[in-house]
Parts: sequence; C-alpha cells; structure tokens
Amino acid sequence: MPNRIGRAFFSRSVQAVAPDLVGTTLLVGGVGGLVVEVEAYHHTDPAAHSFHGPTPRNAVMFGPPGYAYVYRSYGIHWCLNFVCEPEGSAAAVLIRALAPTVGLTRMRRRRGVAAERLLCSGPGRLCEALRVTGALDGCALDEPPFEILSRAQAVEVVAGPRIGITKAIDKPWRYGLKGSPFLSKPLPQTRRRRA
DNA sequence: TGCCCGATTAACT
DNA sequence: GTTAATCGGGCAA
Repeated sequence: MPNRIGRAFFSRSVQAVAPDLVGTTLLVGGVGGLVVEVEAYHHTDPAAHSFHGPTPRNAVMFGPPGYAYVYRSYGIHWCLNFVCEPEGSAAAVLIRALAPTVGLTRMRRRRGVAAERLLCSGPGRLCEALRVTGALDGCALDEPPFEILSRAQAVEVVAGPRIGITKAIDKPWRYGLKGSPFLSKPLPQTRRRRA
C-alpha cells in the first residue's frame, strides 16, 4: 500500500526530488491523480522566479521545504510548485501534469471539458481541476487539503528540456513518466517521428 | 510611473 | 501559426 509522503522527502536537491515525484499520487481535497510530469527550478537558475531574490509573490520559495508555492501565470492561470532543499535554496518543483484517477466527475465539472486527457495535462489545467489557487500558497504538503502518496509500483522516468521558458532552455530538468498519454507535451524519447 | 514580458491556455486562421 | 485574456516583477526614465 502507498504511504503518505512526509516533509523530509522534500529536503533534498530539486534534481533528486523532481524525478522521485513522478509516479506518486497527488490529491487536493480528495481529488487528483498520478504525477506524470514535473520541472525543477533553483535560485541559481535564470528561469526560476527566485533568481532575482525574494518578493512578496515568491516568498514561500525562500522558506522551508515541504510547502506549496502557488503563483498566477499570465494573469490568468494558477501554477503549483513544491518547495525543496534546505531553507534558503529557493528551489521548487513545478507540477505540470497528472493522470487523473480520483474525482473525475468533480474535475470535469470544474474544467468544463469531458475528455480525460484535457483535465490535468498542463500546469494551469491541473490547478483548475484540483481547485488549487493562491489560497493554498504556503500550505504544508503533508497536511490537508494536500495528500501525496508514494509510488504503488516502480516507474520509468524520462528527462528532457523544460517548456515555455526562454532562459536556460538547454537544461534537461523536465521529468516525465515514460510513454504517458497525459504529458502536456511529449518528451524527446517518447516523441513520434516527424513526417 | 510606465512599459514590456512571462514556468499558459483556448480559440481562432 | 497567431492572438487575446490580464497580473506581478524587473528595469528604464
């Protein structure tokens, strides 16, 4: 049986935590699914929000690991991150996609779409489906409404370049569940050959 | 103070 | 392939 993941899990480097998160189950208020895609960010990384130092928005990133950093993207969507490493590293893992398993009806209602593939395949979509908003910024990941369960079985993780950024695009810090149809975009190893 | 841009998505052409 | 929706931060003036 999967166990609930504790706060200590997050006090390692983002490069270690991010691939380990693939295959775990994320629930918010009892709704969610299997984590299939994440990205790692660190304050030494020009693409990270914490790169230019603390601000009111990214303050949680500079705090202790094991907490949620939620921010608004493009003024419209919410994005969910898990703060990692010892306090002050300002490192976090962006949750980019889930394979929905629990609460499908609620997710469809919140998202306004029926297709399972479109419920949680993308950072903004997953937050809408799980009802993650700025209200959860700074909340502990080992307390309600969050629930993160360890892998039920071994998984194959694939790494590739991150998505939607313009800086440090060469860093292969995106991790995904190999072959999952719920990835927001295919990873290099799973991409189909172009015609 | 004002202007530009971004870890996005969906609805266009 | 392009564009609008629209918020917070960085940077120039």
